[in-house]
Amino acid sequence: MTASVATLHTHDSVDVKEETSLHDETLSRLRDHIVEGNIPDGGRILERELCELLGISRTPLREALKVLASEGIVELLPNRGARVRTLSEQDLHELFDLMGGLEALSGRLACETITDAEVAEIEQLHHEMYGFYLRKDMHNYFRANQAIHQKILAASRNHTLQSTYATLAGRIRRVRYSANFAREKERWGEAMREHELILDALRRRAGTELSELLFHHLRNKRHAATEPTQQQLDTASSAAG
Amino acid sequence: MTASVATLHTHDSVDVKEETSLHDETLSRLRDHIVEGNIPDGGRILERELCELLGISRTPLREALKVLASEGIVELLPNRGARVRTLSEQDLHELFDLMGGLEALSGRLACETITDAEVAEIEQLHHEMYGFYLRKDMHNYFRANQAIHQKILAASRNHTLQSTYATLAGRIRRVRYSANFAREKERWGEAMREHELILDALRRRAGTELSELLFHHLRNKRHAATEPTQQQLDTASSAAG
DNA sequence: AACCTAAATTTTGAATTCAAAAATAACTCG
DNA sequence: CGAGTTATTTTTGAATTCAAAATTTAGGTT
Repeated sequence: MTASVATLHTHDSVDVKEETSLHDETLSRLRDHIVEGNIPDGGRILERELCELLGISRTPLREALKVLASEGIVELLPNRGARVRTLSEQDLHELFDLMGGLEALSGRLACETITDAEVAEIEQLHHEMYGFYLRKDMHNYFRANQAIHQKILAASRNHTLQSTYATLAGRIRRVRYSANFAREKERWGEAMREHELILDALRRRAGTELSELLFHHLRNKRHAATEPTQQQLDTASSAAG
Repeated sequence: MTASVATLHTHDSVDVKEETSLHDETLSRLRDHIVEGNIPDGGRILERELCELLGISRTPLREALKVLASEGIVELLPNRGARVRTLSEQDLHELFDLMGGLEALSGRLACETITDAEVAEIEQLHHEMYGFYLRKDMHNYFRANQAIHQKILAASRNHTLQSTYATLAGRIRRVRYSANFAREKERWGEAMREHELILDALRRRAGTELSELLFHHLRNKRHAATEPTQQQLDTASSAAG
C-alpha cells in the first residue's frame, strides 16, 4: 500500500526530520510487526504493551488498528479489543482465487503495453529461476518467481490493481512460508512448465491466453497449498485409528 | 465492506440498544455521507463541523477518516486534514479495469457452482431488463443491470471478492451517475447484445468464455464513461478556437 | 476442594486537553 | 493603496483523562 513505502527508522533515531505522520509510521510498523509473525495467530493485542513497544500513546495505535482491521489483518471484538485474524481454510481458498483473478488481469493488461525491454527483463528472471530449479534452491527459486509476478503486475500500469494486490498479499503473508507451502516442492516441475507457457504468451502479447494461464497457475498453487499433504493425511488417519 | 452491513439508525433514536461501536457507526455514516455527494469533490473536511453533524467527539471521527483514506475515499494531507478524494481520469480508468477483472473472475467462479435456480433468477432479471430497454426506462434498466452483476458476484461464493469489489465500487459511486454516464445510453443496443451473450455463457457454465465477455463488457463501459461525448468535444473546441 | 459471589484491577472506548502547525486577521511601512 | 510582516484565531495531531466493560483476584458457603 501507499503507506508501506514510508521511510522507516528505529525509534531511537528521532533527530532526523520527520516527514510522515505518527499514524502512518505506526500503521506500517504495526503491520510489519504482525505480518512478520511476532504475534501468534489469533493472539490478543494488548494496546498498552504495543504502545510501549512502539513508544507511542494509544491514540495513533488505535487508529492503526482500525485500518488494519479494514485490511483484514486484525479483527476487532467489541469491548475486548483486537486480535490478529486467523484465516480459515475458506479464507485462504478465497484469497488464492482472488489473487489469481488479479494476476490474470495483470497479465492481460500487461500485454497491452509491455515493452520489449520489460519482456527481456522477465525472460532474464525466468532463466535465473530455471537455474535455481535445477539446483533445487527453493529459497531463490521462490524469490525469482515472486519477482516475475511482480514485474508483470508493474507492467499492467494499473496502480490501483497493484495496491489492491499488495493489501491482499499482506493478509496471506503470515501463512505464505508455512508448512503447507512445503508442498509446492512436489509441483516444481509442473510449475516450471506453466511458467514456460506464461513467458511464451507474454512474448506473443497474447493477453487472453496469458490471463487464462495465470489464473490456472494460481489455482494449482492453491491446491498445493490448501490440500493436505500425504504425510498430513497419514498422521491424521493414524491418530484417528 | 464488512462494516457496511451494520444497522444504521438516525442520531435521535438512541434509546434502542447499541450493538455496534461508535467507530463502526461513524465509519458507515461518514462513508455514506461522502459517497452520496454531500461534500464537494476535493472539498475540505472540517473535523469540528462533521463532529457536530454526527454528534460525536473527534476521536471516532478521526479513526473513521483514517479508514476511509485506506479505502481511497478521502485523502489525508499532513497537518492540513482530510479532503474527499478527486478521481483523476487515470484513476477512473484503473478502477474500471480492476472492477472488470473482478467481474470476469466472479463469472468464472460462478460457473463452477451456480445452481439452475440462480441462473433462472438471472434469466428473469435479464428479461425485465430487456423490457426496460424497450421502454427506454434508463433508471430501471440500470437497476436491473446492477442486480444481474450482483447476482453473478454472489454466485462466485467468494466473500473476499465480494467485499473487495464493494470497496472499489464505493470509490467510484460518487461519479457513477454523473454526466459521463449519460453516454451509456448511446451504447444501449450494444450492451443488451453483450448481455445476451453473457447469459448464454452462464447457462452453458462456460467459465472462461463468460470471464472474457464480462471483462470486455466493462471495457466498453469504461470507454463510454471515460471518453468525452461528442458534445463535450464540441464545447472544448469552441472554447479553444 | 469445588462452586458461586463480590471486590479490585485491568483493559477498552471515547471525550477532553494540550501543543504545534496552518489559516486568517491586523498592522506596519513604503 | 498594497505588499510584506507580525499577532490572533482556528485547526490539526497526539497525549491524557475518565467512564464503562471485561477480567482477574479474593472471599465466602456448602
